Amino acid sequence: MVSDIGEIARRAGVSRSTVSYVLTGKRPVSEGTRRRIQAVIDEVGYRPNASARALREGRTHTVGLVIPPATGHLTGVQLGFVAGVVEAAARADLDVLLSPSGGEHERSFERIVDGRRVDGVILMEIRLEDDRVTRLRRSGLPFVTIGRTAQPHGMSWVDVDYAGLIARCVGHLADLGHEHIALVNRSAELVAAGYGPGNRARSGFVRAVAERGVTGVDVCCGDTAADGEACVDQLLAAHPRVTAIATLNEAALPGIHRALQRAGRTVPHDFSVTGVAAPHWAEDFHPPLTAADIPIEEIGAQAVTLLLERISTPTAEPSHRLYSPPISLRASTGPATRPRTL
Amino acid sequence: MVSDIGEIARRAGVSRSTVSYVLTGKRPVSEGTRRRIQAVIDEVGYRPNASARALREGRTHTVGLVIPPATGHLTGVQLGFVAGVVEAAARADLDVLLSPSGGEHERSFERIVDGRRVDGVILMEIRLEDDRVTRLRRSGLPFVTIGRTAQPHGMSWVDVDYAGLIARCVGHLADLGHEHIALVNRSAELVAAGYGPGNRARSGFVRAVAERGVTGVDVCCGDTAADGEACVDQLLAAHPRVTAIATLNEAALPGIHRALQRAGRTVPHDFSVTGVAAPHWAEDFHPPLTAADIPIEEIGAQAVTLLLERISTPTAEPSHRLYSPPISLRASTGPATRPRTL
DNA sequence: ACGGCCTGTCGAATCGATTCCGACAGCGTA
DNA sequence: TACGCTGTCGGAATCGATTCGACAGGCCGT
Repeated sequence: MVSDIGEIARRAGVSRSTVSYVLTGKRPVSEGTRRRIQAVIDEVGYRPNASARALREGRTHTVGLVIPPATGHLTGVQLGFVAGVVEAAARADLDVLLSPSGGEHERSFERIVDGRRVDGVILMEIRLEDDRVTRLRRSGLPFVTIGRTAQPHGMSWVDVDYAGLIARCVGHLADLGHEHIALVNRSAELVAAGYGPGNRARSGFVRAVAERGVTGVDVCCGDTAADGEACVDQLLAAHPRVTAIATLNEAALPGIHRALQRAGRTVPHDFSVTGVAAPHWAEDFHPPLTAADIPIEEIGAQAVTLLLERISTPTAEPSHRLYSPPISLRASTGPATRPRTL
Repeated sequence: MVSDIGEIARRAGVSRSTVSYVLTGKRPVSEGTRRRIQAVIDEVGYRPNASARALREGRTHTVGLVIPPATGHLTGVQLGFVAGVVEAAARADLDVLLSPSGGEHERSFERIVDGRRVDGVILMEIRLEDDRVTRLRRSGLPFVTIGRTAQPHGMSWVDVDYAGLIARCVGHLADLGHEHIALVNRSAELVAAGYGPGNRARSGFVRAVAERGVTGVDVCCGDTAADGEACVDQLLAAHPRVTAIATLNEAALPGIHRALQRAGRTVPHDFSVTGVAAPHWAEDFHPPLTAADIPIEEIGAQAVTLLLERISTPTAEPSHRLYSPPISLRASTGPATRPRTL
C-alpha cells in the first residue's frame, strides 16, 4: 500500500533516480531496465505523489477557478463558462480547484493564491473595479479574467461585448419598426456594484437608442422568473407604449414571458423579445429566442488557453479576446404593431 | 517574493522550527518571540507552501468532487448538490478539486485518486453497478456517494428516495381521482445504463400503480425541453386517457408544459403534473409545481459531513442518509376530469 | 550552593519526488 | 595497450514545511 518511488526502485533493483528517469523520460534508460521498472510499476499500481512532485517542480498542474459564492443560482452563461473551463482543463491534463469567492469565503481565495496551490487562476464575474484583480496582480500569479475591469490593460482576458450586442439588438428592433424599447438589465445591486456586463449593456443601450432616434427605458431586474414577471408588470404599467424588450437576464426570461402573456401581448405578434443568451437557453425558450448566442463553452476554453500562455511565458504581452457573435434570428421578434391600449 | 519559512526565521533571528511552532501552535512560544515572528510574517505576507505542508502532513485539505462530464447540461438538482458541497467545504476550510469523469477524461480521476491529491472523494451520478465505486473501495481512499449502488453496504452515502417519492406522487394523484397516470423518466440510455434514480423511480412507480389499482405507463425522456415536448406528444397520442404525469425530469418540464398546452390540456384543470424537483425549479415553474422538494444543498453539505467523518475515523462504521421530503402542494395538481376526447 | 524541573528554542531527520554530478562499463580508435 | 567517448546508473542535494529529541538557562526546593 505504501508505494513510494524507493519501493519501486528496491523491487526493480535500481536506484530511485533511475525510476524517476523512466517516469519522466528526461534521460535515456536502457530498454531492459526500462521494461523491468515499468513492470514493477504496473504490478503495484504506483503513481507518483502529487504533493511531492509539486513541491519539487514548483508546479501543481492545477488551475484555480474563482466562482461567485451563490452557486445555487448561477446563470446559464456562467455555468457554460465553468463547463468550458473544466473541459478544456481536463483536455490539457490540468485539474481545477474551485474557489467560491467574493462573499464571505475569503479564506478560500487566500489559501489558493498565497499558498501556491495553483499555477494560475481564472476569475469570473468581474467588476469594473475588482479588488481580487489587484490582489492577483500584486501576487504575481498568472491569471485570466472572464469579463474585464474598467482598465484591462496589461492583463489577459476574454469577454463578451455586451455593449455592442445590446446595441445591435436595439438596431434590429428599430429596423423592425419598434419605437419604444426597454432594456431589462441584471439586478440593481449588481449594476450598482459595478458589474461589468450590466454597466456596459446599459451604456450600449443608451448610445444605440440615441443613435437610432427611438425612445428607450432601462430597468434592472433580479435573477429569477418571479423577478422578471414583476419587472415586466411594472414596465408595462409605467410605459404602455413599449413594444420590445432587449435583455441579458436569462433567468428572468420565463417570467418576462409570463407577464407579457398575462398582459395580452403575444410574442412575436404583439411584442418582440431579444437579447443575449446562451444558445441552449435561446433555443429551448418558447418561442425560440432571437438572440446573440454567446459561445459560452468556447469562451471558457479560451480562458484556459490564455492562462496556459501566461503560465508558460509570463513575460510575454498579455492577450485578450472580445466575443461579439451575430444575432441569430428565431421566432421572438417581429414587426412592430401599435399597442391596443393606445 | 521568495518567502520561505527559512526567510522568515532569518529575519526574525530564530530557527525555522520556532517559526513553524508559532504557525501551528503545537508548542508554546514565548510572547516576545511570537510577536516578533508574527510581525515579520505580516510584513512580508508569508503563507506556508501548501504542497510542502501536504507532503509532510500527508493531508491535502482538499476533497475531490467527481461530476458527470457533460457539465453543459447539468440538472438543477445536480447543480444544487455541487453548490452544497462547495459551500460546506468552504465552511470547513476545505478546497474542492473538480473531476469531470465517467466519460473520456479518465485521467483526471486517476490523477486525483492515485496521486493522493485529495483527502477524500465525493461521487455523483451513481449507477447501480458503478466501477468508480469499486476502484475507490480498492484504493482505500475515503469517499461518499450522492446516490447509491445496488449494494451500498459498507460505505457512506446520501440519497434521495426516488422510489418512495414517486410512489407518493402516484398516491397523491390517485387520491385526486386520476386513474391513468404516466411516469416521465430520465433518458432511456441513462436508465438502461443502470442509473439509480431512474431505475428506482420506475420500480416505485410500478409498485404504487399496482397497489392503488390504477393503470400506469412509464416512458423515458431526454433532458431537454424539446425532448419533453416530443415525449408528451407521443404519450398523449398513444394513451389519450392519461390525465396526470409524475416526473423526475426537471429539464423536460417546460417542454411537457408546452405539449400539454398545445394539446388543449390546461394544468391543473384538465391535467395534473407532479414529481420530484429542486425547490427553486418547482416554485419558478408555471403553474407552481406540486412536488417533493429535494433539499439539494443540504444533501451536498451532508455529503461533506459524512466524508469528514470517514476521513477522521476511517475505521468507524460508515453511515448514510436517505432523504424523503414530503410533497409540497402547489398549483399543478387537481381533481381528475374526464378527457374531452372520450 | 547544588541538583532537578520546566520553559523556550534549536538542530536534524523526514515526507516523496526530481535532477545535477560523478562513476563506471563497454566500445572504438590510434 | 592505452586512451577517450558514449550510454547508463547511483549518490546526494534540493524543494518547504513539520516534529522529535536535545539542550541551555532560569526558577524552585532542600
